[in-house]
Amino acid sequence: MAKPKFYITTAIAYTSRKPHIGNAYDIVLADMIARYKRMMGFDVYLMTGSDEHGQKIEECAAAAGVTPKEYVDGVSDQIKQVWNSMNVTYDKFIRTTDASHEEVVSKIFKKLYEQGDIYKDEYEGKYCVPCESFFTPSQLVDGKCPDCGREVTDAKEEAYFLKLSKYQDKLLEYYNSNPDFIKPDSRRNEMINNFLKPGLADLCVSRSSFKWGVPVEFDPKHVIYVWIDALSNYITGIGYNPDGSSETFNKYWPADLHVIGKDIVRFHTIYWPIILMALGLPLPKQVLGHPWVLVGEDKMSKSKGNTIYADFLAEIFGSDAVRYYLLSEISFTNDGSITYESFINKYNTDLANTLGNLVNRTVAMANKYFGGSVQKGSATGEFDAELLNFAKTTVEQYTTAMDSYHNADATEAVMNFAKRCNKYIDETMPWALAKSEDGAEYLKTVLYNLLECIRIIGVLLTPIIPISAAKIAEQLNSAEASMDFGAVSQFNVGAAEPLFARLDAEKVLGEINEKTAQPKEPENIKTIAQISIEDFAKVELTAALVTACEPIKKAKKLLKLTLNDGSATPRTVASGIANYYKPEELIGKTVVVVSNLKPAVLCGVESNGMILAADSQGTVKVLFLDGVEPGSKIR
RNA sequence: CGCGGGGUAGAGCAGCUGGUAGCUCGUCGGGCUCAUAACCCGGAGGUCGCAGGUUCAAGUCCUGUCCCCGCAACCA
Repeated sequence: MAKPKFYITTAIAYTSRKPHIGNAYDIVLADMIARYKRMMGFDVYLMTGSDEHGQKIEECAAAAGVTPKEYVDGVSDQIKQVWNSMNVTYDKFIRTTDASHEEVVSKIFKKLYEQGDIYKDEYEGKYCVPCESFFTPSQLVDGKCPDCGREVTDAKEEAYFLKLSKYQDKLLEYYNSNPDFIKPDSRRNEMINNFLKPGLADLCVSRSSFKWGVPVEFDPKHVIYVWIDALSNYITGIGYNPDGSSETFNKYWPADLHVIGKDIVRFHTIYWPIILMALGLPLPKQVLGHPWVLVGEDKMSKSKGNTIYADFLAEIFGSDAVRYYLLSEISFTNDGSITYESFINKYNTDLANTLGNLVNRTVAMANKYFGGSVQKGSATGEFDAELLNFAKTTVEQYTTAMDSYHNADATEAVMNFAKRCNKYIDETMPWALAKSEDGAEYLKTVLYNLLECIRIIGVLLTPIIPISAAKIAEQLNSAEASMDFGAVSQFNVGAAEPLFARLDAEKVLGEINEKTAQPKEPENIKTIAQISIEDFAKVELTAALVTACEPIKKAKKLLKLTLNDGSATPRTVASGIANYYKPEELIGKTVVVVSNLKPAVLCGVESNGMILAADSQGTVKVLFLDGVEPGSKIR
C-alpha cells in the first residue's frame, strides 16, 4: 500500500526584513511535524517560502536605493539562511516572485473574474493628490496623508472585489462539519463570532496605488493584492494550474495542515477557503494558529530593539538547542517567552543535566563495566517493571501529544522519561552492583534497560532535536527506530561524548552582550522632508488651560480634555495619553494645542486639535507650560 | 462597547468529564559518586483575583465583579 500523504505548509515570510525568531518558530514547528509524520510513515511534503510583493517592499527598496526585485532577492536569501540555521527539511521554498507563481496567480484572478466571483467596483477612500495614493480612513494620520501629511480628498477609485458574501454560508457549513478545521478552538470561536456572524463584506483584491505585484492581466493598471497573491502559494507551489494541474498537485492537495501564526488565522480560515471554493478546489483539512514568541513580556519588534534572531542563537547554542527551546516553551495556546537567561537556564537543566548527563553516564558505565557490549542479563530487579512501564506510557503520551501538535507536552513527556531513567540509576546503583560478588548479571540488565530507554528517547526526540537524536543513536551504535522497548537486544556502544556541554550563564551572557552591542545605530529619527517657514506658519500653536478632563468610555487610550484656549468657547480635544496620565494630573495645567487642526471624531468624541507631547523612552510626556496666559500664540 | 485568553507557592506554568492542590526553576536540608559540581530523596512556601450560589463535596459548574493580555475600533 502506498504511504498516506501529508502536505504541510508554513506561512510565507514577508520580505520586508530579516525574520526574527518568532517568524522562525513557524517553520521549526512545521518541520517538527513534518519529521514526525515522516517517522510515522507518511509521504510528507513541506512547503515554505517568502511573500515578496506589496507597497511596503516598494518603499523598503526605495529606501535602500535598489529595485524591489533586488531587495527581495536579498531578504529572501536571508530567510533561507535563517531557516537553514534551524536545520529544517522543506521540500520547496516558493517565492511569490517566481515566474511560475505569478503566472498562475494571474490566471486564478482571471478565472475568478470570468466566472463572476470577482467584480469591478468603486472603492471609496481618501485620496492624496500629490502622492497619487488612496487611503482608508483608518490609515490617515491626523486626518491627513500618512506619507506627506497633506490634505486628502474624498475620491473613488475603481478596484476589484471578491464576493465573500456569496460563500459565507457554505464556509460556515464547512466549519460545522469539520470541527477540527481551526486549532486551537478559541480561534475558531473568534472567527465565527467576530467575522462570520456579523456577515462578510466583499474583499478588495486589487490595488492601483502601487506597482510591485502581479498585474491584473486584462486591466494592467491594477495589481493583484496580497490575498490572492500570497495565499495562492499553497497551491501554485505544488503545481496548481486552472488549465491543468501537475501530478504533484493532484497527489498532495488538499493541504493536511497550514501552520501559521495566530495573527493571520482570519486570512487562512475565511479568505483562503473562499478563494478555494470559488476555484472549485477542496479546502485544507486543518489550520493551526500557533501562539507567539514574546521577548520577556513584549511583542518582538524592531522599534523596541528587542529582536532576537534564530540564526544568531543557533550560532551560539546550536540549532538543536534553539529548536528545543521553541518547541518546549511555546505551548499550544499560550504565548511563550524567550530571554537569553531563560534560554541558558533551560539548556542547562533539560539538555545538559537531564538528558545529556543521562546518556553520558550510561554509556560511560556500559564501557567501563562491559567494554561497551551489553545485552540483557538473566537477573531482574524490583525497579525494572516500573521503568519499562514508564517507557510504554511515555510513548503513548508522546504520540498522543504529537498527533495533536501539542509539542510542548510531547517534549515534556520525553524529558520526564529521562528523569525517570536517572532515578532508576540511583535506585539500582550500578556502581554498587559492579563491586558486589553476584551483581554482574543484574548490572547487565540494568544497563541494558537504560540503553534501550535511551534509544527510545533518541527516537522520540528525532523530530525535535534531530542532530542530537542522531548523536545518541551513534553513541548507542544503533539505528533502530522502533519505539518499543526490547526492539534491540544487544548493544555495542561507542565512546561517551557529551551531547550538550553545560554553559556558564554569566560568561555566555557576557559574550552575547558583546555581540549584540552594536555601534549605536544612527538614531531612528525619521528624516521627513524639510519644510519652509511658510509651511510651518500654517500650524497654529496655542497655549491652553485644561479645565476638565475625563476618560472616554469606549476608548482605552483616549482622554477627553476640555480646554480654555483664550476664546469664549471651550475647546474639546481627545488625546491618546490615557495610559500615561490620569485626568486629575492634567486639570489646571497649561498645554500646547495645535489649534487649527481639522476636527476629527474619535470614538464618538469630536476632537478639535491635538496636544503636543513627546514620545520618550516608551512613555509619553505632555508639554506643559508654566505661567503662560491661555490663548497665547506659540511660534 | 464587542470578541478571544488569562488571573493557582518567590518566578514561570499544569490542573480533561467536580472528591486529599501539582510541575519546572529558585530556596533549605539530606543522600550518592557511574556521570557534564551533574544525579536522587525530603522540607518550607498557595485561604487557586474578589463576592455570592449549586452540591455531601468546587481552581474545577453557575451568577456577579475587579484587574491583565491579545484582536478589532479610536493612540489628532
